[in-house]
Amino acid sequence: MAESTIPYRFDPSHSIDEIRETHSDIEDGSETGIKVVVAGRLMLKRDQGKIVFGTLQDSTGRIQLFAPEKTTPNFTELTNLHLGDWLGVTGEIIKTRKGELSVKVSEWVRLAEARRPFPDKWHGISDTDMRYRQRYVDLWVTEETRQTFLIRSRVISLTRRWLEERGFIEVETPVFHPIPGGALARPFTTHHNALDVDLYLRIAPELYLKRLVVGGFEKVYEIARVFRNEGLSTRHNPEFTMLELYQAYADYTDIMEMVENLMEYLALEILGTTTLTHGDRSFDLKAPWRRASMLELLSEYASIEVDLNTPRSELIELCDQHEVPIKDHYGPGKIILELYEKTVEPKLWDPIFVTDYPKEVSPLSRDHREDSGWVERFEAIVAGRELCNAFTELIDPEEQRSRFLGQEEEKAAGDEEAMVVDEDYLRSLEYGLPPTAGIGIGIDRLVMLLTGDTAIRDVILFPTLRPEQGLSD
RNA sequence: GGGCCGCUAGCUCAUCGGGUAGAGCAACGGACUUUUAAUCCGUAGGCGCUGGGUUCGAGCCCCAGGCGGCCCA
Repeated sequence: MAESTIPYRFDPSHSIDEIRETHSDIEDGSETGIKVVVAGRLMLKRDQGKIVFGTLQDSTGRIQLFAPEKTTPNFTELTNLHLGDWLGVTGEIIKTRKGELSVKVSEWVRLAEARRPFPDKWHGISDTDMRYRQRYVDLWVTEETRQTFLIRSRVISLTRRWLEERGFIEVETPVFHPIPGGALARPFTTHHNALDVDLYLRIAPELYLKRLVVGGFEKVYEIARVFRNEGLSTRHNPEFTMLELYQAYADYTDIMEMVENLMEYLALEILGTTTLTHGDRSFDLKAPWRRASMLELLSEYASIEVDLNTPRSELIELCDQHEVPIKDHYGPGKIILELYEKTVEPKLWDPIFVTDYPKEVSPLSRDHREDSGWVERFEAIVAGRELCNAFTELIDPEEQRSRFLGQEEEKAAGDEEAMVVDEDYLRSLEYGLPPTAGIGIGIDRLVMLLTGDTAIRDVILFPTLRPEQGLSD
């Protein structure tokens, strides 16, 4: 069929789910006299000789096409359509004798030809690599894929609505950073020709968002694509999406409340329940969530009783016991964090806020108001996975400078993920950042939590893959 | 980076003690006036991921590489 026979536009009168909603209850074998215009892809075809049945799918669902030879124009051509062809169909809403709601074709036109054969109509695509590379096919043949990305879309729009209702404004900050900052990660580098400067793709929007709080935006957020130059795994994609938000006059306890309320809201809106099941284990997102400090959890889950004053030899002994590798330049804070990550984090399941991190590993967090050497920071762990990272923000420019300098020492010691001094950020703090708390939530992991997917690639439409070879044909 | 697994027709998968490959779906031709993964008959379709090696003979055994998956660091 030549391209010239394909119309330049088409006007469906109804989506398929609209037809189902309004006419599902008609009698078997009845005709309504109501004509509709629908469009979609032909997914199945049952050629009966004098009658052809088809299954048309649009973005909302599937409906049967009913096409008797006597009443169907261009019947032979209809018979010859390929699975995967796009069609525009005009017809009456009927129900067959067997009770299948259908559109009885009175006019039809092909809107696109599927020149490549569609995957097996029953088994679909099993090769995950092909599903990621050819997502345009996967979305048609794998219903769970479609659902996952509809959920992802709802997560983002509902989150925006929820934040806007609470007075947050959405902003856009640079993706190109002259100095990478706001997280511990290796950046991607690029080059701007006209300015002749190297730039980094952002690893976090954090420092720009806090500049905006200095600028008087008291509640800001950004849904930010960030880029980290690290390996690929079930939990890591080099580009991913973070929700970061900052609230003036708040501390980290306010943020904990916000997280548990937002998560409860999203679960109820999207899934209709706060009780989720992953594999054979379930958990409840209903607020409030448990809060416990890292040291309490070390004691509770691993019977490890330590603090920052524990003799180094004792800490090293514990690391040996639990097979935690450490390096010479690690201070007690870093060692305690490593112990926690090895012995406690894998055991956590129900939603919990793990609070109070060592200052040594938290260069942007404010000192704990009661415990010296610690900061007011938390991570939420749900279903055994880290969901977010948040803290009461460090607002003192002098203290921030010394933390940056500490990071530069780490970098000099060989830690490629360590931070560098950001003079402009320090200058902004010198103009005055009020008490502020902020958070970064991994949207991809959040979606995984709600869908039960175990691979980050399943919640990213086009995950990073090695470029395909030999695609010239 | 390490370990294990996979790669055979457009898709989903078989075959095997090493003797140069088969089914279903899709495609093509035919039958069929209510099918539901329609069914039935027929046709065509393969550089068995790539490159080496062993062998009279390799999809199968060996080596190297590629791509992917899972687990671990």
